[in-house]
Amino acid sequence: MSDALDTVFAALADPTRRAILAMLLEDDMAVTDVADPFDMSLAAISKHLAILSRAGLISQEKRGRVKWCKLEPDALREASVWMQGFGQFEPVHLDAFERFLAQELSVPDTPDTGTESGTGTDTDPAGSA
Amino acid sequence: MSDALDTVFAALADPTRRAILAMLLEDDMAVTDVADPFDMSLAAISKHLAILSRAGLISQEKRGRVKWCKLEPDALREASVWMQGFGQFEPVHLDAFERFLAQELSVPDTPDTGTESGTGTDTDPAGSA
DNA sequence: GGCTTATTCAACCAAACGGTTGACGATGAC
DNA sequence: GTCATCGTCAACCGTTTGGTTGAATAAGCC
Repeated sequence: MSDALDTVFAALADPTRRAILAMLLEDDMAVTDVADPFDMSLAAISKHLAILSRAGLISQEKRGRVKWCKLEPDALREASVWMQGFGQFEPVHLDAFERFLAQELSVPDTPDTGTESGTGTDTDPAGSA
Repeated sequence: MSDALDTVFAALADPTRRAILAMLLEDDMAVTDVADPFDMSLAAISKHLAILSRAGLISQEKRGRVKWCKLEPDALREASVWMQGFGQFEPVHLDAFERFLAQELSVPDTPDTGTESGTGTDTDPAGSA
């Protein structure tokens, strides 16, 4: 998994892990307490937490015998920024010919939402290929 | 995969699929043209497109012999909304004791509507599990 | 009809995932 | 020291994933 987005999205793709993140949204928690509401072994939760930690979504700090888990929303924000590159533009409902026509007829600036429509190209959100 | 977020995040967890989405951001494309820049068989790209389609991130319309792929940003927006539930709050830098103090000092019932304090609990973003 | 192109299907493969169980090192309590 | 608790590690298991190849379906071209 070369890209950081790989690990973040992969971590988010599991409902157990999303539920864990939701729990940590309220409070920092010990591993055992995280595992408590789940019908699953402690080892499984420990693995889920390791995946979340590797993705940077949480951090874990061992204080005494207890390991505390804390939400780290920065990694999530990074992924959110990537996604908003797709969300913040006028959806393309045109096929190739209609797009060609629109380009020919309309003014290039057309500020429908203030931003240029459909030019997310320069940001290249995917990065790797 | 019960939750829709599962399929969306799982689809986004692959760099090839993210690159495909970035390509479709510029233009609707045929399957063969999507596959062209990748060092991968056409069947593999077809599978990736099926995954993206199943997640609702793209739609595919067969016109004649060619199947056109179109970006569908709505599914992405849904996931983005979920993520922003974690991003849009003051990050929790407090340990248990500090949190205890904050809870003791602040009003217990603070309805936290629209403001900080990170209670995404009412929305229950994780859904299952 | 027959060739070519576009796309998927089916079978297969290695690797990763998500879970279990049991053993184990650390740490705190008595 | 002894015991219980916290959490991870290691081995295992079944399923899923991401890729391959080759055959098959579908549509346009000549």
